[in-house]
Amino acid sequence: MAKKTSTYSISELAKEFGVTTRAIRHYEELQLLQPLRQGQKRIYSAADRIKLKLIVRGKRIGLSLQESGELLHMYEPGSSNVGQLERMLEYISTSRQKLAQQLRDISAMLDELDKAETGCKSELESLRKAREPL
Amino acid sequence: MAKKTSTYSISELAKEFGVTTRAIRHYEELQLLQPLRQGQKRIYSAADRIKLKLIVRGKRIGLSLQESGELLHMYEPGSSNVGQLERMLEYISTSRQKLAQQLRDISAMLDELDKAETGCKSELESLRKAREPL
DNA sequence: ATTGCAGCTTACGTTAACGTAAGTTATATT
DNA sequence: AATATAACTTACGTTAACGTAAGCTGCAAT
Repeated sequence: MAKKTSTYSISELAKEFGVTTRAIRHYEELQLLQPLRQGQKRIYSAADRIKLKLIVRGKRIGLSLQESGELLHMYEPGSSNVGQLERMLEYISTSRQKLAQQLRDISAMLDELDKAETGCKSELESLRKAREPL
Repeated sequence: MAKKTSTYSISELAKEFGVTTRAIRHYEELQLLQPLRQGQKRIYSAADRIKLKLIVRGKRIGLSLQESGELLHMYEPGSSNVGQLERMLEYISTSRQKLAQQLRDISAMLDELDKAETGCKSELESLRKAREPL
């Protein structure tokens, strides 16, 4: 069985990831994507689709398009040059630290949401108890 | 012992949280902070400081100032009105869902960083082995 | 032949989150 | 008294990430 050479149109990807075609073209302007062309039309490969997926995921955790772009470099050829590889390891390490900080931040927020919820609920209880005795 | 009525100047807070005084004033313009005044000078209370802390934490996980502002509302009086309390619980619930999604996203990214690192390291190994035999 | 999409390009507009500059005021120090 | 320092106000500037509008293109169905 031949592997389906899956390609996508811009609007297919737009729909799948909940973004506009304009946004996708914008990512291309910023060099985050380089789809092939069939005449004028953009043809997105499976790899392009993955990249877009990483971009929208990045946005959800607050990455700038720049930062996502840098991360995307890790999905390319691999320069096979020692200096570059070492810089990449550095980059990976600092990325991990940032993500670790985000995990702490999110966990702190979740804690506070818990507290707020508890407070909220007990306030509601009070209000209801004050009304019931009627 | 009397509790030290801890207050802060704008530059103290700026330094502590690594932001500019301009940024802090900007948060005030957007109603995220309402420091007292001593003449012209802004005087920040411990509560104000906490709010600022939440704001910068929010920024780290990609919240807009708007969103942080909404979260800050949960640290205020508490309207003690049933409808409002219920809307707040709703808000808390959806916030939690967003954070949960972020946790998934971050974990996915960490996985990919692991993979990238492994690949990177093995590439480096190859390069070194190819050089050693000299 | 025309109508209707889907996609394309070019280009100006918009919002958020401050940056930056200029000039003013209050307090503390020399 | 003069100067430095920290804070203030007003206001225009800047960057990122698209939105939106206008007009062109190729193909498909009527």
